[in-house]
Amino acid sequence: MELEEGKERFIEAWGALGSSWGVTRTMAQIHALLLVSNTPKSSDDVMEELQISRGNVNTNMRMLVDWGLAYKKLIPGERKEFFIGEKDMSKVIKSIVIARKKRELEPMLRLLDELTGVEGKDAEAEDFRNVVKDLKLYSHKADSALDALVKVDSNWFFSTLLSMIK
Amino acid sequence: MELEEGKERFIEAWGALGSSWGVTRTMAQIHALLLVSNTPKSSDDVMEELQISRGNVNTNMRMLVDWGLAYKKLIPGERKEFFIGEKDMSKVIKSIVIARKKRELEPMLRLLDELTGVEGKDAEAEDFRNVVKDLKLYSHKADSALDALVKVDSNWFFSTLLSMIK
DNA sequence: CCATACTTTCAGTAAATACTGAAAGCGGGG
DNA sequence: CCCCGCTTTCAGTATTTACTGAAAGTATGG
Repeated sequence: MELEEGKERFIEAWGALGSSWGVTRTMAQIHALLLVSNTPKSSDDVMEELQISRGNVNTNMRMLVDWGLAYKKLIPGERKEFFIGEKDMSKVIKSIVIARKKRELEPMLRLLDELTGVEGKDAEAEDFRNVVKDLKLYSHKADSALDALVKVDSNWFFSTLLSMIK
Repeated sequence: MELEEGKERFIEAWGALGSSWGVTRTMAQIHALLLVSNTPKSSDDVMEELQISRGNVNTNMRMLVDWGLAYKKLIPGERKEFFIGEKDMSKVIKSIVIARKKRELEPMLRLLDELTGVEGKDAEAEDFRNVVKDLKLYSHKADSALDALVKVDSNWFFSTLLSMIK
């Protein structure tokens, strides 16, 4: 396969994958483009290569920087801003985990805490409290596990995990 | 908090959470409704309680059954089909993991395998192959870890994981 | 302190996604 | 073997979500 074709296919696939990870298609495609580029890219470069509008590039680029998936790179003598992608996959994974945890798991935990206090002594209320309690247990475990995941070196994490389970 | 209010809030929140887990809002809401009900529900029950159309209930209910998040429950003397929700959270988590893995991770692995073979001897091609290689490594690790997760008892999994990391 | 080169914002619009409801399909009972 | 109660399907429509592009904002150099 030719390099150019490979890059295109990668950008497309990373975009599709991203959209099921809470990263919009375009955001993931920009990230993919940065991943497969060994030189920094300006907004104009990205606009041209992915055929998207300036506003779209700007918004998604800022999101990528927010998430820690890309960095601004100032080039001496240039007034434009340039960007490079985070290529360390363990960092990429960590960034995504952190963002999703904040967005999804934490609000859930807050709700579950409130729901523990539903009133009622009948079987129905009892059942409800049990579902909530169980869910809370798993959510807290998941929360702690994810915290741990982002703290430790991912390489170590996965290999230990595997040897433990096999 | 009253039981009814608790149920409503739970259904709403579970719906919102679901949508960021590849489960549509309605599918997750139906699942939530089944979770907090101690009696089986028919399509008509769900239509009424969630104020959604018959077609919508039918489609999403079948998806829930596909995913292993709900089961058909035949009630003697009734011609309607009734459904109950999977309340074992470890099973719920496993089901979701399996579905997403199939949908997301596996296509990615196939693509990455193809992309390993891009041609070119220059630095650019070399860099590209490295990104792909690295990503492939993590993807395979994640794949194995998820396989392991669905095989073992989740309770054991999480607690061992935690004690290992702490 | 203006001109210029770039970045940001956001109202309007396009695209993707999910839902409705009516019609067709299906199967058991009479 | 056909009626009835229920389930499934799917074209049309609504809703949500993402993108565009032009105008406003900002900073730098002269």
